[in-house]
Amino acid sequence: MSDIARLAGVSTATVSRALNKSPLINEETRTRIEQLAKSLNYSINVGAQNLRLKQNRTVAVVVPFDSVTRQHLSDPFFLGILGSIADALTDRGYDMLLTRVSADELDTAAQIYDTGRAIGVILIGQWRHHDQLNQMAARRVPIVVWGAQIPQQLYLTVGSDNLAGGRLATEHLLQKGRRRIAFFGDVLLPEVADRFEGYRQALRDFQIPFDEKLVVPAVFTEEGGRNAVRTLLERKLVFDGLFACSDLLAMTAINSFREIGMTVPEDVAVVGYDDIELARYFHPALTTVRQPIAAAGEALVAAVLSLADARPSVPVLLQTELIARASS
Amino acid sequence: MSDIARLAGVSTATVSRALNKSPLINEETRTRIEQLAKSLNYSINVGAQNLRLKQNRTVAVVVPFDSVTRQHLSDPFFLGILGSIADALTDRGYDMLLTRVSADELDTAAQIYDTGRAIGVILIGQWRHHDQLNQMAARRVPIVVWGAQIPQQLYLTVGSDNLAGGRLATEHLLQKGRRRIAFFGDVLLPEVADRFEGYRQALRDFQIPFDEKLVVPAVFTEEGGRNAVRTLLERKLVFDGLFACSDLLAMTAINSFREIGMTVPEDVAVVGYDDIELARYFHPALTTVRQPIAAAGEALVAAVLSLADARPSVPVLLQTELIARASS
DNA sequence: TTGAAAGCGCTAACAA
DNA sequence: TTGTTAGCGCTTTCAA
Repeated sequence: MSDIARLAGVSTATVSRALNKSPLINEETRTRIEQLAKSLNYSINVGAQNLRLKQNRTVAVVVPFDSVTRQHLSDPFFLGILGSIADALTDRGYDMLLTRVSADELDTAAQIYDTGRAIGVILIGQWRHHDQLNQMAARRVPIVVWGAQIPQQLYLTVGSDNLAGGRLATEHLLQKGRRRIAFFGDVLLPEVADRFEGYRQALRDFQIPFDEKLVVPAVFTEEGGRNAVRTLLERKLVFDGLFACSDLLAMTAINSFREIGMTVPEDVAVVGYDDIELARYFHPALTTVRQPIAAAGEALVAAVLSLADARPSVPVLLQTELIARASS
Repeated sequence: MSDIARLAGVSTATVSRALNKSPLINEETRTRIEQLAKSLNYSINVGAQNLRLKQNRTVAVVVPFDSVTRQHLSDPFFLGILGSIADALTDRGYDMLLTRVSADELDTAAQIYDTGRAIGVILIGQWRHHDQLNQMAARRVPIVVWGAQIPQQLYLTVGSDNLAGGRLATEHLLQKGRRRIAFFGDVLLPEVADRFEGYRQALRDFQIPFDEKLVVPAVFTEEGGRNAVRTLLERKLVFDGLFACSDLLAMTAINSFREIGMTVPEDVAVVGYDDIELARYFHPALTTVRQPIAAAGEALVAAVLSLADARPSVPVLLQTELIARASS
């Protein structure tokens, strides 16, 4: 900036004002300075500007990954949310700082805020970090979590209505005449717990007895569906429907069914969850519960900016929607 | 920092040294200061530190999107690369600034560098921005592009060996006895052009005549495969193989084939490109050319850091690999 | 309409 | 082993 000032024969104060389009500056002076800046590829240093202005237009997005498997930026649903957050932030003129942290050093997220690199944090992947998240919130770190609301929760969540989603999926199968509906998912995860509750409610409404043998814990990894199918088959039960708590789970399950000669939807009607891009391309096209990805990004960003502004905010529950396709 | 200094009864210089673990500082003083900092949730302000140190550990990742469709953070392959870049940067202690920009205002990427927000830029999606990219490189913006090498290219690229990839895919189909192999892809894109060249080379090696009617331009969108199949059928040609330039394209094509009663691989053997996560879960499981995603992130990051350091760098070509599955 | 000067939060040369 | 001081690149008050 001082280079420009010297070349333009003015002070740095004038250059600063000119480049910030201050009305104080003479029209002619301003264009001269602007051209000079352009020809030198000069742009105001944002770091210094932020320091002086005590402002910051950066939001951190933190994706915890399991320290063992390292996976989980591979989950298409999470990646989709990431894209929608990026869009929402870009629209509002904010930068997005993307960080992957090991699940067991989650307070890296707080660090990003403490060190002033971001004015707030969006965390994707609630998993079982409830306590750590509460601690951060108690420390007044502006943090918004994609996930489910839990009792005694101090942090702000934005999530889809998992209870309703679970009901939708199960009711759909029941309406298709299925009566023995298996459930695949890890009920220890808050979001899955809600979907499970929806599943039970739907059964109750239809007066179908709940059979806990039909509930198979399944992780959201590549082999989750395959293993869950094996477990289910080992139990030698009758079943004619499956509600899998993620599309990936549903897809691997369907492939496993096919391998042993069970057809979908004839022998087993399957409903997934998420409505990832590939659900539609799968064969048979997957019936699933759509989580509203674009709205999710918007809501997360709105929430974190509001927290950063110390404005009060309430948890957000987004609508889910059943997308009926060939698998059921 | 001055608060801590006051509470600890020392100067800010001492606090600074203590928190930076300077050996000059008395052990006892340091622990006292560290505890004080911890109890106040204080961390050094990175912005101010960077300003003073004239350093910066942030790399920008820019994903251009088509200004009309807005899509393309939905492409699973790109999203995978994003994850691998995030990992590579995290491993080296760098932050990642993620930005989506409209394809027609690509010099936003240069702005990020000019304003000092990042020391370099990784751009995912070469598309047809050759000239704009050259301009940036000429301006000495440290930029690395995921894509293909093109003659008269001033910017640095990291990409997979698309020529070899195209050959692998085509040779595989030829070895399976296919002789009339269709090609789906937009040859105006540099990467696709190389794959197409590989396709032609393989045909030549097997002394199979090239028939340009088998080449169908197809965009990498949802409907790309479907439209390409329609076009191909309208030409009323005989064909028994298909090399589609992305897995998504291959999958939508296969679904279209199925709708009109053509079976895969019996009637048409299909090979895709990318080996996205879902290629394996698709039915029939998709034969495809794997691009090495983890290596891609590593190479991109190494390249951009090297450019930022003003070290000379050469373009990188990563190995591709044929993954044979049921679709062929 | 412009400039001088102070200060954002930090670090490091120099002095003690 | 610690403190004083200047300055990183910028903005803005106050004065001219």
